[in-house]
Amino acid sequence: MRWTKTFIPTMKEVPSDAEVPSHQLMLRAGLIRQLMAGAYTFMPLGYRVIRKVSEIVRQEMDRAGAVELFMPAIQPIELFERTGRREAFGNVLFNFETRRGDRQLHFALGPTHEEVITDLISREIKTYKQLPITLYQIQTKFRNEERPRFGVLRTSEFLMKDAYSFSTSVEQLNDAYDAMYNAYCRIFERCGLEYIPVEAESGPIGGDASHEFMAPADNGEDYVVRCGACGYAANQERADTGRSQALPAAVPDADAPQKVDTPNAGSIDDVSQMLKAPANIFIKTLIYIVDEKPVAVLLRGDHEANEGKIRRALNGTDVSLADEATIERVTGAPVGFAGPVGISCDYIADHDVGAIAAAVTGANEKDVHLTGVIPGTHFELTETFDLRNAAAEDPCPRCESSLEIVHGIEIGHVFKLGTKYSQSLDASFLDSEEKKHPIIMGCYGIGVSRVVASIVETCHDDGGIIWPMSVAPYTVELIPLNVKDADVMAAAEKIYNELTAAGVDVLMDDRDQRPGFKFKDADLIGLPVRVVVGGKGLKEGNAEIKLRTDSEATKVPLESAVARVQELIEAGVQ
RNA sequence: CGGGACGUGGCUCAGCCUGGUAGAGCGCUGCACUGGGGGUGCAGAGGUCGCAAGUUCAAAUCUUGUCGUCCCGACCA
Repeated sequence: MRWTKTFIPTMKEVPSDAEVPSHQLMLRAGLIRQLMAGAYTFMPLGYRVIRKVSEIVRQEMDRAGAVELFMPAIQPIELFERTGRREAFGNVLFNFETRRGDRQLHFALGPTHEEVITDLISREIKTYKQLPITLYQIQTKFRNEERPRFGVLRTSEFLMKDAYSFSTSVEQLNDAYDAMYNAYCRIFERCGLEYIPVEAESGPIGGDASHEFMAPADNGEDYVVRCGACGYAANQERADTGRSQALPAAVPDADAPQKVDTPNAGSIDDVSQMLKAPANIFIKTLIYIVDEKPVAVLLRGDHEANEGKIRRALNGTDVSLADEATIERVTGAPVGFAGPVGISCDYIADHDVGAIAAAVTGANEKDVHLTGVIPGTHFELTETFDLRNAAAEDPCPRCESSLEIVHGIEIGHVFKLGTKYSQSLDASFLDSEEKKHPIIMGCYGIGVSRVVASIVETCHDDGGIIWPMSVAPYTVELIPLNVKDADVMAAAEKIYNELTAAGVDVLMDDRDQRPGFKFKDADLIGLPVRVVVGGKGLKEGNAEIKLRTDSEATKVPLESAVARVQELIEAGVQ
């Protein structure tokens, strides 16, 4: 391809709307343009990357035994009503009514395709002899994100590969899951993307039922907890902390807690400043409603509650923060002054609460806190739980080392669904004894457009993008330095034709621009191999070849330039 | 949905506080020079200052509303 014949609008300046590197660089390199918040056009160069990544995904899905199909993005709302997800998705589900003749129809734009594919399978699969099977598609998904952001990283319309496995047994499901898991590793590897598979929230099946694939990146929205020593990794929601229960012994002759006035200081920060006491000797008391009953959750002041862990500790199903009225009712004070001493509802405490020697807590009285509160002495403490998000330096649950926290972008997710959808949509099979069972499902997603953004997010330098060979929009950028020089152009055309004939994706920058201008653009769009043909080199019979990652170009005789480029490509692709 | 910021030519921004002729750099068009890391000169094109009301003799500038975009938070099977 010649630059002047395609459409690559690069820009020198950083658009003021773009904050994160991937967004800035994708705009600057002419990969994308914004239509509105959360919706982007993939320009020719960007779309080539989408296609390269999609092709890798296809190859690995096919290799893993999955079969491609293509389902409608537009779907009847009834399907979501049958699975209860119309409500679960809420506003995230794009849906609209429209008239067809005298009928009023209600559609949704698919945020994912469990419903559609399970409906399909329920009609077509009858017997265990047709199973197992794994189907996949690459489709645009629609989610009405409350807040689209970070360019293509979080949009309301995005390209996703979604696969669904259908099995007759948990063993079959596990095989399908493992096949997908391994395929994902190969995909991200081939895309040149660093990734961490992490344990994620487990579903109805329990155990190792879900993994997220995270690309470590400073601007990632998710937190990954991992252990450098043993390789344990989990998302922050899920991560266990390796702490054990340490119950304090009651202190026999302890002084009673001291009341201190803390006017208008309802937050840990406020009180901490007022009393000049560090947050980690506070007992944070959060009032939750668990299955309609108020429960106080006690945490160390500098820790964050984890609702999933609270739910599990209490064996509840529904957990949410209490409203102000409830808080006032159980504590007898406005929000901000709750504490375990004398509280009128049940409470549970995190492991670390028991280790505070003399704590500061709310006094359940307006504008008053207590100091010198001794856990187990001034309030009862017979058992503690893991109720909070893991933090850096927490002990690893698997080994003797400690945990670290890194930011990550979720690029893939594999999930053992079980029979949730097959039951609600009546997808079942007959076994060899003619007994009917719901099909056991798994689902497996990769955000293709998000993978592209993640690559840019992690592979760049000050000059621009650094594409891995496997996903680069073109492999070689060929730069004739002076397009008005017939000799230069002739030499460049020769290389261009030979590389193209050899099946190499070449982009020739045939614009009549100064060399510096073209070099800057070359760095920006970040093609892996750069070949320069200029007047000076030409006199010596040389072209210059440079990898995007090299700092200096190498002179190569014109006649061996093509062969050299092919060597570099072979070495780069592996 | 809560909090904050910003809307001025294609892009980056100044002007706004203190109301009175709409500006710069880059980009774009033409010509000339130049030609190895975003050139130089000359001559041009291009803006109802997001939109709407209001205050005023007069609004890019002040007021109110509204729309849009971005950031933080909440949310994200």
